[in-house]
Amino acid sequence: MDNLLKYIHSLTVFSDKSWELLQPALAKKAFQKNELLLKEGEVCNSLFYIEKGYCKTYYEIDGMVKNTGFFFENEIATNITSFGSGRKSEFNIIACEPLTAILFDKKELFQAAKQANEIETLGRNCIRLFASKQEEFSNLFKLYSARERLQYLEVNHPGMIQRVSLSQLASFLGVARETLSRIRKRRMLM
Amino acid sequence: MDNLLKYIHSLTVFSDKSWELLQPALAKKAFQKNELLLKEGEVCNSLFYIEKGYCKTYYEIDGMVKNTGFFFENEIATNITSFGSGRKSEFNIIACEPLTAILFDKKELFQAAKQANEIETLGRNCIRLFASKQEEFSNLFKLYSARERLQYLEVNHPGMIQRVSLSQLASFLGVARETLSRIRKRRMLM
DNA sequence: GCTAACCTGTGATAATCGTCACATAATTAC
DNA sequence: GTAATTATGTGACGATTATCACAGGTTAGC
Repeated sequence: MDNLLKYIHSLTVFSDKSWELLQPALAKKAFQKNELLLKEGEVCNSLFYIEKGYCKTYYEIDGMVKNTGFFFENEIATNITSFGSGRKSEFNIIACEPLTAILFDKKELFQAAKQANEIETLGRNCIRLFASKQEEFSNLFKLYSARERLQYLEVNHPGMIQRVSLSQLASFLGVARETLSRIRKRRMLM
Repeated sequence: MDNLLKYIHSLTVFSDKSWELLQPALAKKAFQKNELLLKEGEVCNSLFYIEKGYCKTYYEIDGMVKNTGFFFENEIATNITSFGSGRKSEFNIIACEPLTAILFDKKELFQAAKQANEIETLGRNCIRLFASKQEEFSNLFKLYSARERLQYLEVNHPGMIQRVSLSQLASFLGVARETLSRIRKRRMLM
């Protein structure tokens, strides 16, 4: 839990008492590669703090897998819409490697947040980071071409390029696998 | 302030006392058409609850305006990254019509949130809605073609289609103005 | 080690899109 | 009302991309 505590302290002031109050909401869980953290049609009742490994969010449309996000160590993965509203999730979250996560249970978390304002603040900050990340990647498509989007990842998220295969990255960047391969080749020649 | 209070009650439990404590953080402000709510390079210290009118977020890159978001009545506009981190904003927010907004001042809001957990919870819920919206529009690009993205707006956000001109909508949908005009024409023939 | 599954590269071709140019509304300012 | 500005439609053409097909390389499981 050390990593999580560090993560929390990087976000907000957090007393030992808050940490204690938070404990009932936390549960460590290991996932195998290709094991689902959240399945389409289920309600998302957890925030997944990723301790080790990485996962992705994906839609399955007409039998085709469309990756919409990748989440790595010291990030929180969730379906924020489903988590917040209680509606069913329209997408899946799956482990891309053996993964260790600490789950924040929604009900217990809300319970704890009522007792300690610091926990409520922590929740707000987690969601804020999540929103910032969504905004960042959303804007990529409005501001840049496919080639520039790849370049952006190379500069700003090199870890993603290193760990995610070209095929997986393609739908995330909104292009066909073959196109991404050709873009990468063209970029290397320049 | 009636609209705002309704909005708040739709999000969370909110006592009269919380509403009173929140007052010092609120300020009503009118903007003319084409007046900036937030300017690139400034730090965003407000959440803008939109009472009447609408605004957009846009980047200016190489002299070209790229619209990244539109915000209408009963929504909150802000630069969540700048607001949360205190860093300078990389984009502008501008009124597209005469606009009335209620500004949440960051400093005062945080002060109030320390005194009332309900206000902290409200903040979390506002950000959650914001994150959901970002996620929704971000995924459009990964899941759908340009034509399908237009169709999605027609079905799910008809108000946006009605109020935002084709030229303005184009960069938001990630296509050239001329392309959007042709897509619309093709769709009408079917 | 061997097989099967997955990943990457590449050619051909059709579809889509961006850009430039210009014409015609529609709106705004005075 | 008139002029100026802005918004939209459209043709032409080059650039980019999706799709299908297939080959070779890499990885993982047994």
